[in-house]
Amino acid sequence: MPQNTPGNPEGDGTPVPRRLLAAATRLFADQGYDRTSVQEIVEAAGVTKGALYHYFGSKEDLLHEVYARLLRLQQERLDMYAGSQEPVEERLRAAAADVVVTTIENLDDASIFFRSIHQLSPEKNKQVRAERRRYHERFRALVEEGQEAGVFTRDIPADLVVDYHFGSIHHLSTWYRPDGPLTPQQVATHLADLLLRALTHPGT
Amino acid sequence: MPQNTPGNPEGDGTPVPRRLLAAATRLFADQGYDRTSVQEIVEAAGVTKGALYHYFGSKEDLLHEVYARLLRLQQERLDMYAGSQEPVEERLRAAAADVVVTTIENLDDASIFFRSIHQLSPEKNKQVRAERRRYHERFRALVEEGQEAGVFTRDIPADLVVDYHFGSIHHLSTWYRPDGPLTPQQVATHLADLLLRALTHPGT
Amino acid sequence: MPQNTPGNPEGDGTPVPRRLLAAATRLFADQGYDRTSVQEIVEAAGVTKGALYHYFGSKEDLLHEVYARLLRLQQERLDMYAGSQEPVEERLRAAAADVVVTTIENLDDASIFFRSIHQLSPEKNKQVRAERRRYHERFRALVEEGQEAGVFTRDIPADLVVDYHFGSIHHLSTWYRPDGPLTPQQVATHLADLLLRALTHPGT
Amino acid sequence: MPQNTPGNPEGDGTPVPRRLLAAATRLFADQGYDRTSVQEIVEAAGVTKGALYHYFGSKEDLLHEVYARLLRLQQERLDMYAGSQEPVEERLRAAAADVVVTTIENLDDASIFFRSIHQLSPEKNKQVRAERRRYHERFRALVEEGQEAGVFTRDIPADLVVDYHFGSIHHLSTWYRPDGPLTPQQVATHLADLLLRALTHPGT
DNA sequence: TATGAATGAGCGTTCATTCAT
DNA sequence: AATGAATGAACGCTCATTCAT
Repeated sequence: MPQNTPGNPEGDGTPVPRRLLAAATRLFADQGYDRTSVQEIVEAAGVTKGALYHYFGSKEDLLHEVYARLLRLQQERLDMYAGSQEPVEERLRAAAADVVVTTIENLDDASIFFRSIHQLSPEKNKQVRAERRRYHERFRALVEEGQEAGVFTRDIPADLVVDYHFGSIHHLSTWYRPDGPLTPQQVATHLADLLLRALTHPGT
Repeated sequence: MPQNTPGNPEGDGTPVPRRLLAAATRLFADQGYDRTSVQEIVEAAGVTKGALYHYFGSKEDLLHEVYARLLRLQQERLDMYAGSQEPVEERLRAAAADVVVTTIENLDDASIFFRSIHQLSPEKNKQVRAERRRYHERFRALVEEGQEAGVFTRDIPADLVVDYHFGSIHHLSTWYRPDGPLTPQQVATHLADLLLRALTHPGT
Repeated sequence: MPQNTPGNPEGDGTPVPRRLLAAATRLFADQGYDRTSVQEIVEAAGVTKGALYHYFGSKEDLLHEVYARLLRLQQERLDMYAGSQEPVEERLRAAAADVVVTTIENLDDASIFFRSIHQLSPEKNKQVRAERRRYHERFRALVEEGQEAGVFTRDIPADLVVDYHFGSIHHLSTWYRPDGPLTPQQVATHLADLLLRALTHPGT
Repeated sequence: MPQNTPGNPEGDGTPVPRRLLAAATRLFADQGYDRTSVQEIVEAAGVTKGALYHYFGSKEDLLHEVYARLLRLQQERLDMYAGSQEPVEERLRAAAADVVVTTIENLDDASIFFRSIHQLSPEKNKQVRAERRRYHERFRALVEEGQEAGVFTRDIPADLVVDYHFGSIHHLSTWYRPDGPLTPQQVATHLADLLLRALTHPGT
């Protein structure tokens, strides 16, 4: 009696941990973290509970892994854009647009990120916030660099501008629809433009 | 005659339903809806479960009531500002600033609103979204009125601008701290300014 | 502000205890005793819980009263038929047919009787069984009287014949439909006939 | 190695699902379905609630399983008797007697069946009634077969005769006592005889 | 005679996690 | 590497009954 081999309906070639992560991502995004049971996850992944606990320490770890994956990706790309040789204005614009695109391209991960962070245990919550803060700091540093260089206005606090931009990014998972009128690139261009405009025109 | 009199730690003069609503609001904001048990709520309010279910049909109703309270307040104020005699530019600025102030003044309610809406049953969720949409529509109508009057630019879709503004308002409960450097009014002025600037300057 | 007077939609002339009993009867018959809440009863009767507990000691008392009402009626009629001057054969036939008719005419009460007796507390259950037994004894005495007189066969125990008959009466609430092909009288005639035939023909 | 071994008061060799079913059957028969709590069942079975819900979807499923077990048994035996080569009179007599015997031999199951069917949810109730109806139909077909063959009288509707018989069978759990004067076989012979007599003698 | 707010014990059910195999 | 039976604590909710008014 042959075991699961690549090609079988369940247990297709994909390794078990990745199957679990994919199932969890979809379910968390659809129903929320608290309302998704471990049983549902293992059924969707075609494995048993024992297998899940073999690879992940807890349900919370699964959620954390979704965060970590997206955060690693975005941090890496931010570092790339921020560290390039372009003028600060262009570096900020590119970074601001890129985070919009990657958020839309990973909208499930992103909506889990923004909705479910409060459902982690206090410790894990702290850890994730710290990782997120590191990302924000890098972004804000870029704004401040421009302000120090005299390219961006100081009429408005860098903090507030960054929060303005990230507020709209969090909000994407509420309103953005892949079948809507705007492509990810168009949205990214608009939002980056709004950010830059806020920093390059005189205040009231 | 040891009846409850005002001043008693439990059972102070406040009517039971209000005590329950207050306790629920605090706990939902602190821990999230799903992670707050009915037992915790009634203990915090100093009553029993039976009393809660005497006044509220379900835990979900309690959450809905928090929404409804804030939504009624903001809808009322939006209607007031939007319907005044000022030029459209000033009406939008006033409305945009006001929603920031009332959000900050009711930050618990607001953070519950933005975080917990996904934890409602599909029917209640639909209902709340419909009520919220009505609010958004009114706001967007103001933007479109300005665009038709030629006061606001059409370089950017009204939808996207409104979502940009509300994204930043949702985000307030993430970063705003009452003991931070900015007063609610200052934040409101900045954010309203950013919105108006996005609508009154030429695009890139 | 006029109080409830005869003719008002709720609180029509019928006295409160009777209204409660009527509401309870209908609900118990429809849904069963355990699945009917006191709240439903008082709402159906158009009064409040306090009123119910003013007239009845408990929910169980309400159920007992339904029993008692039917039992009083049937006991009274049995005594009447059994004590008449007719030959024993005719007295049994009349009594056997009459209990069928009164059961069908009070089918709600009867189905409550047969279904819900086991849902009473042990004490009340004992009491009702004792009252019911008195009824059975009288019926059985009639059969035995006929057996002693040589009119009925002794091939079959009186007990068993009586239980046979009452088994079919209990069962009425399961299959009898007012809009079915048989009138109560027709069913009564058939069933009394079956009983008499069992007692007047030689066994196998 | 203090594992559960056969003979231990709890956790004897019997598999958990069977232990649960046995405990539930006894308790439902003693106290009724609604008045038996899940807690009582699992305590009587020596397991925890979690184990019960591992094997059964709900308390209602447990009740349904009791029904199904008895119904399967009786349907099977009825089919056997009804399909034999004997004359229709003998086939009906054998089937009528057999259902009495199996009812007495499974008196707990049977009394649960007759008492608790109304306490099922509407859907389950419908399902069980349908299964029960199939059984009744087969039985009635036998009566009609005899009527068409001219062996049984047509003075009385087949329906009514069948209901008369099953009424007495339902009633068995009310009066039959294992320590009483009659063996199951004797009761069965009497009741089958009554049924046949009703069908083979001329009406009044 | 009647109210209705409040109790408190209990209900059926869920679920993340463990562990012998 | 993986199973799946079993745990045990907690959950949201119901309800007959009480009692100050």
